[in-house]
Amino acid sequence: MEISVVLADGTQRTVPSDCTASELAALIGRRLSQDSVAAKINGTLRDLNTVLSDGDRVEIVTRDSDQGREILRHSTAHVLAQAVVDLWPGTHFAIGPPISDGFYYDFELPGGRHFSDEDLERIESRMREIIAEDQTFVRSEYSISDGLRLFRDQPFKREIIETVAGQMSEPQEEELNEGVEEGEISVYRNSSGFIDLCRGPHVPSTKVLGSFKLMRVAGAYWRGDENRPQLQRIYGTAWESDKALKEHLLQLDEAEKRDHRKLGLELDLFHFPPEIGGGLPVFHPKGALIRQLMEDFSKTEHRKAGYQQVWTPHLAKSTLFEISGHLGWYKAGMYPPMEMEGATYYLKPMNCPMHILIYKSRGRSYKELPLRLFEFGTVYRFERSGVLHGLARVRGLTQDDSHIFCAPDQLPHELTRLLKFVIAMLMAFGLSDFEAELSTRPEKSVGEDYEWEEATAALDHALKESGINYTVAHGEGAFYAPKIDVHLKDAIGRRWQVSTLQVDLQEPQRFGMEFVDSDNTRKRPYMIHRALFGSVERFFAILLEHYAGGLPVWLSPIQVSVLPVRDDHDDYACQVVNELEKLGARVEMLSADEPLGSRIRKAKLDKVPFVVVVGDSDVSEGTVGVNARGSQSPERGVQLSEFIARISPDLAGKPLGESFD
RNA sequence: GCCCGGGUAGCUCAGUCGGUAGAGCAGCUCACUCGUAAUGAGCAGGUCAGGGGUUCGAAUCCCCUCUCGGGCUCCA
Repeated sequence: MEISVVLADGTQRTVPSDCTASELAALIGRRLSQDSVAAKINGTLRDLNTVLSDGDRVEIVTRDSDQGREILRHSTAHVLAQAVVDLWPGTHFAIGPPISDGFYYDFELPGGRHFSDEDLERIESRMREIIAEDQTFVRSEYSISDGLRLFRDQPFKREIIETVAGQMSEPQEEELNEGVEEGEISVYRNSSGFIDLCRGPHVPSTKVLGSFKLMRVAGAYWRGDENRPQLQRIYGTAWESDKALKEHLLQLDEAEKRDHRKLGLELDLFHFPPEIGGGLPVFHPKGALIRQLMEDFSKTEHRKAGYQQVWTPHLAKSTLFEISGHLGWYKAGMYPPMEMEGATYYLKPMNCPMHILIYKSRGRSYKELPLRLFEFGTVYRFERSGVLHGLARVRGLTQDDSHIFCAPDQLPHELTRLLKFVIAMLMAFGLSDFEAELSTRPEKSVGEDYEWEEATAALDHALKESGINYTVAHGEGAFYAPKIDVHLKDAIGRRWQVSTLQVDLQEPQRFGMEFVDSDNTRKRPYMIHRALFGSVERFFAILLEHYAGGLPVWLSPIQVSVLPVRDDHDDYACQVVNELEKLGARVEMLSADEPLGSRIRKAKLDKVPFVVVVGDSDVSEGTVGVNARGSQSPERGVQLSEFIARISPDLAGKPLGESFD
């Protein structure tokens, strides 16, 4: 008997009737067979030993595909659990899914024990033994009740089975659904006898695995709920080959070198004095200069784009935040109150209520709309100590915050214009790889359905008009507003969330905002919240990491270092410095009290864009030696005028050059 | 906040069995005046995060606190 199956490329293939996916792979080719880890049969991932049926559409999943890597990682997690249970009998094991770049597994060790870093080495060795033993993964299925019996000593597994069995009618989250479906559970058994609840598929045998490394141990709450037990999580990374693993580890090293906290220290930009408190940075002269350059550029462009800059204080009476609703919705995120002269004051967690008061300071006409208020507003948020992370997550931050008040019919156009402005500004900072996310109404929210629909539609329209790629995150909006989040990919492919645009449905109402329309009726304006950089601190961190500290010339604290070869070149060096300063360049001179090589090294470590060396021949010829950041070899004998012409265009940020209307 | 791991000179780190603190870089002084990523010598620099305990004796062992890092949760 023979059957016919359809391959991934659409061709038909006749195979023996008891042919497995694995045998099919072998029939197609040796290489494919070697690289296969699972099969996709009629769109569903299955084990390689699945017997094929007539008419099946079969795709062999290889180890170097995204799905293949997921399976490798998942199976490696399984081996991790096996190793831990071997080493600590009586361990309860919970879940062990693949994640990006790797996998984890959550455990509860007997006697409330915790893993230490040394344990990771022992576990890893045991895993390598299991892998060397070439243990097979064999799937079998049980009824719910048999499953509960099988895992009678594993409370987390039982809970997964029970929860999912109890809610079988409703569609489940993938993760919670592991190994449980349609009144049955599936388990995988190794040849050593280790059993794990798992939906699969798995690789056929542990020998397929091996390019992995355990990375770290961490605490993680069971099912992500901080009211439930905290388990011991082990993270690992796993790849299709040792080469891919090595590349990944190199990438991690690269990311470490770019860590903005490290660069901040090395380049003398900022630090976090413990005396001030966690999450509260101080900016040193060079760091403050960079901030100022960023802010100045942004302010100029905002003015040109029709924004009006405002200024508001850092504190306000509780009344303001009662009206705005922050004390109702967000109190846990605010700093505790201060009592003064019978009133209660809070540090502001957001600038919007104050901007609204500026709007409300007098009657507003439709002729003034859209009214775009803009501020570098410093806000304070009580972030839990464990979440602080350098400049990327702080307790005191400066938002490049804008609130745009417009008439309802202006909303779609205003949002489109805004999104274009946001993208143009980010591009001016040398970022170009964006994606957006449209977050819709969450369960816990306020407002009328039609308002949410209108606002969400306007955001959707703006996304389409701007041409940016986007996805919809259902139910991820703020309680008061749907929003667009702009994410960017940095130079080494990491995603960062930056800008956020929200249509506020609540505050205009809470504050009773109005404008007089052309027909002399009073109407409620729409309000858009927007932070473009997100926060200046976080954006600063992103830029540092994106550029690995080598900021664009216009943002570099020192743009040119001038190095006379000997003392008697000082006069000429000063002339060069003067010429460059006339252009507005930020220049420093490193005189010859140290060897030239040493001074060059210093300037290079400071990531100065242009190191200019002047010696005998330069004095007589009116030239400079240019050692540009990133170039392989220095350039001798460049005419000063030519050097000036070359660098002039890059000394200041490039205007956005669009009108946005 | 919770779990794990750290905290020794401004920075990066060493410090044996518990015996009283060390290097490189940076800093300062002097000498060197040099053509593209480290000139040499000397000097100075520490309440070993803080507090408590064990001990004849603690950077080292124990407890508590603070703080930093990695995660979890959180991010209106």
